[in-house]
Amino acid sequence: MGDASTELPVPPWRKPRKSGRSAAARRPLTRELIVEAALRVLDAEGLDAVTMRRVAQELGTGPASLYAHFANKDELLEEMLDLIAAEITLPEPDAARWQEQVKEVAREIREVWRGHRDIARASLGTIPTGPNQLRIAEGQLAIMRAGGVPPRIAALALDSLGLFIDADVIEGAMMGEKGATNEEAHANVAVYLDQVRQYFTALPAERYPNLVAMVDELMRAGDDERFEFGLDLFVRGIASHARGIVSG
Amino acid sequence: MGDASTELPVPPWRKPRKSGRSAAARRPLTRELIVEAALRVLDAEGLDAVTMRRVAQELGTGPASLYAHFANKDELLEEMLDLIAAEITLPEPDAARWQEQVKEVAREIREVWRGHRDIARASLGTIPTGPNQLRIAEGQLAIMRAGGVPPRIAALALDSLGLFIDADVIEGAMMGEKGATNEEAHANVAVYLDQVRQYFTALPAERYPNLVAMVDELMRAGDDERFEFGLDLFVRGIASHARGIVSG
DNA sequence: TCCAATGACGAACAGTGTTCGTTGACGAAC
DNA sequence: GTTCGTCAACGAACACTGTTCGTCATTGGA
Repeated sequence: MGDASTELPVPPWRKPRKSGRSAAARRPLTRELIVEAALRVLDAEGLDAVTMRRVAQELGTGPASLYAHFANKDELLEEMLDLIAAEITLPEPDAARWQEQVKEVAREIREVWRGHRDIARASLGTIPTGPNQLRIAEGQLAIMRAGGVPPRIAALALDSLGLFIDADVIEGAMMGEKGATNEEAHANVAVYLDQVRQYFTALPAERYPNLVAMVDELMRAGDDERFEFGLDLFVRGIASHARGIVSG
Repeated sequence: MGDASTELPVPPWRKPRKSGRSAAARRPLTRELIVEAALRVLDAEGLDAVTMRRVAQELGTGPASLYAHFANKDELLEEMLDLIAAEITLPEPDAARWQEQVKEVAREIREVWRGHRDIARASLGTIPTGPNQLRIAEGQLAIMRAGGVPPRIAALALDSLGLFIDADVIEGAMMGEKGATNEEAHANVAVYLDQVRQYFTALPAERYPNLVAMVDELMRAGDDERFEFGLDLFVRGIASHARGIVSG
């Protein structure tokens, strides 16, 4: 007689793998693959759709599989953010053009951020640690230092400017957060802003005279104009500090 | 014989109310009571702890009860935000002191926001609609208009300044988001910042020369100093626009 | 006195991040 | 060439989320 166990029938309650897929090694699932899948979900459906389950689904697996490569969702978000930051290009510091260069970089960051829905929500309030985020911070500092901005001012400006960019992109993304596609989002912005305009116009003028009188100006929010306005304020302020004109 | 149904035994599977509390009308549960309970949870445990279940628990009931008074959680958050905004006091516009007044209001908003954990997260990117938020916006506009700031500039400044304040408070709150109590939060900020400092110090200096050289300056983030710096930039920028000195 | 209306609420649904224990395939050792 | 240890992949589950549904008791009005 051979090995008895090989001749026994398989107990019926011992079910086979549900959708076997011919096993694990067929799909070697790396950090890179996961981040790319997450980015695909982000671009197509927005940050709220980037769930562990949705990303896993994109890879044809379950959420538990991702935890072999990332400690938690935050770690995945960090890596997504850094991969996106890789798209940002920096100019070679030119001392003569430093003010314009600070603006250029700010606009570049804003555009890249805006190209990936509401990813800025994952950036606000975090200290940059990824290689690409560090590269950008370094580049911004280099530009300002080349322009003669004192270290302390440059550090403060870097921080404040980052805050401002993130907040601007988040606000812009929030307006059209409903709707899976980008087209739907844009359409919803228009509808929503029109409702807000109506609401503000209907406000009691004796109680909110300035708000009512300035409805048109206030409704320009989300435009590029506000960003350029704030950006200009920052750069001119930094410049005045650079020249040693410090108030207070 | 009387009504038959009164004489029948109660079927055992018909369980009595779990914690009867002598029925509904004993606790008349208003919008105000709910918002106050939510605020208590916010202050004690942070915005993430403000769930419908947690707020309901605070009132000794279940989450479904809240939906008789609020359409959804966002509506509750809006009302929380406006109640908090009620704490903000505004100065009487004084044309001669408008620049200092703009700063005063900004500091006041910041302090009130910071007094309620990470409530600023619920403010960023939303258009103010509640009476108290409108009151503050109106007050800020009144101050700037009294100071001779043109309508368009005032509108842009209102928007950008709000963005900046919210972002600053959010960043400040994020550092210490772990830990239920405020003390724990503060302790964690120190630990976290120290880790970050170590990380930055260990960075390759040939690749990130400015970052490494400026670790000390960069680590001042979260301080009042950065806020005052950005605030000063804004106000001086607004002032220059008010005087008709417009660049670009 | 009865009845309609309404607020309170238990239970449930579909979704979330995360953990646990099992399984199966691979590379290294014998 | 076979065995074996390691570790990624994964099914299932846990505790949680916002929200909905249907039912119940209480109350104000007729």
